[in-house]
Amino acid sequence: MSPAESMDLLSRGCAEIISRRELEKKLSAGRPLRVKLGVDPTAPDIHFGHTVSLQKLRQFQDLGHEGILIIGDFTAMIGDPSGRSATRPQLTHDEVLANARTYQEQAFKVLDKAKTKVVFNGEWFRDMTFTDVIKLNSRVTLQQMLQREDFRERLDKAQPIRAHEVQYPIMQGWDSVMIRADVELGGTDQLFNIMVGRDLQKEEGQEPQVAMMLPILEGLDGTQKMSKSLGNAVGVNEAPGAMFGKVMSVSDALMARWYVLLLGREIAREAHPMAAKKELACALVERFHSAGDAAHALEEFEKRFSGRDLENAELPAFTPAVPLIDVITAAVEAYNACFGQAKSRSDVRRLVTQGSVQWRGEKVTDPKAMLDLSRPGILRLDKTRAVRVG
RNA sequence: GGGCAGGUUCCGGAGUGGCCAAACGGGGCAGACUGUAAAUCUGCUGGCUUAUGCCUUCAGUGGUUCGAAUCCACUCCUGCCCA
Repeated sequence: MSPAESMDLLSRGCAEIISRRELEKKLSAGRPLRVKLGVDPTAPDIHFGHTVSLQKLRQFQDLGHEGILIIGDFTAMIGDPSGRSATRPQLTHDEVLANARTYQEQAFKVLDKAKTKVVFNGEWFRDMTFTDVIKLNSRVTLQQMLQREDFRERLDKAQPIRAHEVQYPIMQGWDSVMIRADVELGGTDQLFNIMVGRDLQKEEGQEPQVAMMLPILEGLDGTQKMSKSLGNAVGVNEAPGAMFGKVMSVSDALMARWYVLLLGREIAREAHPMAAKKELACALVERFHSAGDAAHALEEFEKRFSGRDLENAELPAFTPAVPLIDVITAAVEAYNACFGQAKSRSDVRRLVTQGSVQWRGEKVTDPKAMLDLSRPGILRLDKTRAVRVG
């Protein structure tokens, strides 16, 4: 592939590249570029949002470049302040390392393992002395660090900014120096951090990295950035059925975004939104599981939701402790046993009185109703959860 | 170190002695309607064997009071200004 063609492919889907000229120059040098992507294992799972940049890194790999996946075991302990209105809770190094393990595993669902170098940034931060830290800090000014929007906002709102948070961009920037990155990938909210990397590289006499910013993927709610802590994420490790269902529940507007950011293409103009959404869901389940899983998930979905046929759908089996119990106890046990959810009885009572719970196809709205669970049947709990008894 | 303003349920934020499990908004959940979409409408949103009932909660501890989120004392935490 010619440099111009590579350029065309690689810049597709990017929100911003700083700068295109530099990237063209690097590409035409003909050597494999060192492409950096940093991830902070603050949670054990990777979600769709992460895959946008992972996918871009994969493109680089497919063109013969080297992917350097930085596991921010040290930076994760600080927590990236980007887009944050509050200090993140601090994780211990052990927690971070545990997360890092599953992170890598999941990242390789997208990346080419053979062309990926995994580096922990603790490798260089761990051994730094306080003198080194001071020296590093003296290269930037507080004003520069505070310029960034998230900090300024907190300043305006009189919310605390802890001194260690200011270290974050400096550390991320130093990562770029240590691995001599040619390109750094990240979401648009990473602009500031990535630019600090360029500055530090220049000071160290390195050719500055190209910053490639990818759009931020909105989560299930359709407005906020996908993030596990906001509860609007779809994890790459989720079961095919759950993944499929979550994708189906997004709004049409969000579906269009996901098409572009996750599949890299537009929705077919003539497609019915429902059909388009099923296609999206299939494509994603196939990517993170398999074509067979995707077909199966689609079939189950149609059976269960379009056909409203709970009878023949795949449901977790539930064996009650006692065959004859009241609805509330039954539902609480089912939530707990089949979905690992500890619902309070009050919570379940609400579901019952509001008409969400059904036994053998009948709504049970009386919280005192007794169910004879010695008979086989389906106990529906809420919109997406139901269990099979007997 | 000094002065001032604050710390309320998931979030924002009202409440300044009983009518407070605590207004209102957001978010979330459920029902109706649907395409498990959006929009809309309705309801719910601390816990408990649902109870004009009890229990836990308004930063913490201790007090005053028949009664405290509300008053007092001390402590912890945050911001702003001054040094």
